[in-house]
Amino acid sequence: MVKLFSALSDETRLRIIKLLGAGERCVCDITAALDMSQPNVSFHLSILKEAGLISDRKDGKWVHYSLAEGDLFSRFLVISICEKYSNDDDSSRLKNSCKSRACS
Amino acid sequence: MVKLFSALSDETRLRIIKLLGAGERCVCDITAALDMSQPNVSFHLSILKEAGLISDRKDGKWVHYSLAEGDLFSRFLVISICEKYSNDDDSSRLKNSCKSRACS
DNA sequence: CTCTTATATAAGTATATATTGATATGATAC
DNA sequence: GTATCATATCAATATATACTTATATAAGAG
Repeated sequence: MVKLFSALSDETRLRIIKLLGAGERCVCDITAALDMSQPNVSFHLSILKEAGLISDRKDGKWVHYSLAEGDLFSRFLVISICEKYSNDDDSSRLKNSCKSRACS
Repeated sequence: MVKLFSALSDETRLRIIKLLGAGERCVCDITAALDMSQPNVSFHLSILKEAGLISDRKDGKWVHYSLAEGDLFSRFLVISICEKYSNDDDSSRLKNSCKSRACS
């Protein structure tokens, strides 16, 4: 339970959950949307994955992350975050990234 | 939202919420139940209070803390914690403390 | 095979957080 | 008044966390 709340107690990770709420994304798109260094994004993704909140799928060079099917409580938290949290800058950066890449 | 999850991402603070789930408690009883230093307990109480999860009431020498009336989301979290989390050692220490004091 | 792209990991650093011990405040008892 | 008890705050320290730079791995493209 501490691990779950710890995973959610960081703005970057809430932004990632919000992004994934709109559907599966590869690391490069998440990195572009967050406008952060790739190792840092990988670091936050690993924490969310470790907490059981997201899952990954390998596809060639790319790794696609999406919201995980967790227990009722975790899913309620994720849904609440997607509903309450918003970051327009992230989504506009994401759109530009998706247009210029082959990963999706 | 980050502040809320941060407040919940610590075992000591989950223990405090669980204790307060059974009713209002003064700092000395919480300190006894947690078996921790009093300044440390005050520190954690201040974080929970700042996050809007608990509220306090002065009564002479004593300060009594209890779960706050928050928004729906906060209350859901607190209820879930009280339901999922348990620490038998805390409650037995609490009982002994309450027997030997005048604060409640 | 070499080059590039996507991602993860490791080492180092900076900042944040938890904890303790000492002290201050404020209320009650004597 | 002084002494005592309950709580909060401060200073110092230890540990955890976020972030960066550099590097490793692994998959395609040429």
